[in-house]
Amino acid sequence: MIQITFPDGAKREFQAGTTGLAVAESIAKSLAKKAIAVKLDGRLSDLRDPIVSDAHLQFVTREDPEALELIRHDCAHVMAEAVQELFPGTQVTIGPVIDNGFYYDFYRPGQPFTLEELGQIEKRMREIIARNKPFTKEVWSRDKARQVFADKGEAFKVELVEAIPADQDLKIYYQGDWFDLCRGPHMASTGQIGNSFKLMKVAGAYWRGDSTRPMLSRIYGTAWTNDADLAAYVHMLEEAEKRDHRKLGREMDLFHFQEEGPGVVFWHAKGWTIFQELIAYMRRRLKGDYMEVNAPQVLDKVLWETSGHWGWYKENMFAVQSAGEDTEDKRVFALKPMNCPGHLQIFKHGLKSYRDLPIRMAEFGVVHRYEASGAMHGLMRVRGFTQDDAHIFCTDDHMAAECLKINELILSVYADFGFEEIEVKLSTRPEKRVGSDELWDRAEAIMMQVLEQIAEESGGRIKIALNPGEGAFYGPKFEYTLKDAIGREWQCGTTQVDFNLPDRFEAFYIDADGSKKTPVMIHRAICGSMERFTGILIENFAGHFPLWIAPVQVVVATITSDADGYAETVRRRLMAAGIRAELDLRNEKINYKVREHSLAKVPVILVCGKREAEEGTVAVRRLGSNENRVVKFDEALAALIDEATPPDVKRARAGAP
RNA sequence: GCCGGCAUAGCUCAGCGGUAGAGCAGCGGUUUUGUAAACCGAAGGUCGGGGGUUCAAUCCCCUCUGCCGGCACCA
Repeated sequence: MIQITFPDGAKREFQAGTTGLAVAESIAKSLAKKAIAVKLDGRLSDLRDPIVSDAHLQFVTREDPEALELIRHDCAHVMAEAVQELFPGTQVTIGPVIDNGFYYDFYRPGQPFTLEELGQIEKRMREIIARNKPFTKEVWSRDKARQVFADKGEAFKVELVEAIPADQDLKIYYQGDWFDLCRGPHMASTGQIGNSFKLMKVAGAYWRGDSTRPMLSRIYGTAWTNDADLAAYVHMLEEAEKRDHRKLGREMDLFHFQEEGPGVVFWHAKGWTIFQELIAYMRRRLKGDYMEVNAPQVLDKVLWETSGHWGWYKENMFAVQSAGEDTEDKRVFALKPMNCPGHLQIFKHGLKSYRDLPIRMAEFGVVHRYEASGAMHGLMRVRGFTQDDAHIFCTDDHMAAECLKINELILSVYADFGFEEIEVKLSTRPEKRVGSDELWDRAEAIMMQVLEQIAEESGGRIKIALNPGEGAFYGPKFEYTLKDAIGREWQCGTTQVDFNLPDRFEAFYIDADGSKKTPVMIHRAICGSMERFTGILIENFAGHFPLWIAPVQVVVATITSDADGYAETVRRRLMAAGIRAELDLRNEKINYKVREHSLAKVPVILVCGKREAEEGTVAVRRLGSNENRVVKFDEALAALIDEATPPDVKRARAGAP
């Protein structure tokens, strides 16, 4: 006999080898029907797993948070069965649960799934769910599994079987006649999946994520506990689509792309205003601590050979040469993909003393990287972009303090844009790397320490994590990820310690004892790509920028031409106060003007009619509100000036650090 | 780069093997208007580029380019 302890503390004896299902039945028929899995000592298990020893047992129902993963996982299996029923000869591979849903990768050479087929598959899935066959588990030997899958022509499954460590059981889950190799757990039967799912899209994906291996057809689906959750998710997707920066960029006349310049941005006046406002903000934040420099755009490729980039990243670099056929100068230059070699040249120019360190060298440099054609994505991934880049030349002893100083700046910048939820990840040595293991050991040890300190000082507000093997080829790095208004995560900032480049370029400083020492170099970016950061802000604010960033802050709109003169005065005074204001004197109804400027996401409309002109007032209408407040213009002006003041300037005026 | 899809007016989109359509925007006029679309009119296109099939191609086929959704990549 074994003893089962229930969540309420009650204990009961059962025959060893009983199952969760049997226990449920012994309590109530309805419970047995409702239960989809059990948690044994906190571990999620199948309802039909034998329970062999004393355990704490908790039944999981569809309403529990743990259920969602099971629903999605089971959904993936059902989808695979549906696909194999409908399209015999299609091989199955893997089908994991992902955020908001699941996918399954199929091998169906030369015949990708069409949208119509997606509908058929979904229909068949609902039939399979209606059949409500139980999920049952068998444990097979490696040989049997290999044999069965090989006989079925499931080559990919055979490969998976072979990849499973020898000490692990091979579990096979049946749902009726159909079965799949799977780690589990699963629910009791297909009927428990419910019908709140939807197949979303088809896409290609490499087998085992390896671009040298076959391309599979992946079908993505989403699945939820109930229809309301499904509808909410679909609604969220629609909302995300509405704030797509590519769409808003067009609608708000911020920027465009065109065929002749794949991956390079044509910034229009309004977009450029935002961009410049961001750079001006960053410049203010660097003042006092950093020196700003500017290194050349085009440099001889030997510099990139020295840095190692020509070796590692040649295929991602733009080479530049004289275009003249008869030009004698055949030198090959490179469009800079990074600023570091340039900054090293500036560092090396003239002797540096240990007293000069740390030197913090910043540049809003434009870099070009030849991104794969399929990688480009609006402003988020481009071939030419501006980095808010800096390199800190310092000693070993400075390193930890500099990393922490950067950390402070990054967090404070993010907070100014309203990003409070930050995650910092430490990426450690990749396979493809330069530098001795000793150097890596030292760098990683220091950064590990810094990481812990970051977490500590934030009082748990900053999440930390490790990204093994994801470091740059020249050193480990911190990656800063922020969360936007609709919960999406964006990796923006980075701090990378580099023991390698200064050495390669033979940079040195004169130490206190008169000897030459190689400085440590720290690469850091806060926004990362300013283009991308602008895109993130567009999506985060859905185009409704805070006043200090908005390209057009105020439109002064008249109701009748009687107010034209007054409106012009209002606009002139706004401009004189540094407010970006436009004037709308067109012969249109006020309804029309309000609608148009609201669609253009202008934060403030100051409406001037005959009455306002006579009284020296303005009717203030804020974006997103259909109220209007009539106030004295002087009052409105003072409030607008205050609101349009960037947060860092406000802090400085208040005397805050 | 790989798999799939898409490319028609400034924008959003319809259309079809037989001389290309709408709404909005823009332009001209009327309207002086009180907080999310006043009315009338004229105009606007090498149907992404190149090649092929056909009596005839925006439509079918091939190819290139770009974009979209993923994958791979992201110093």
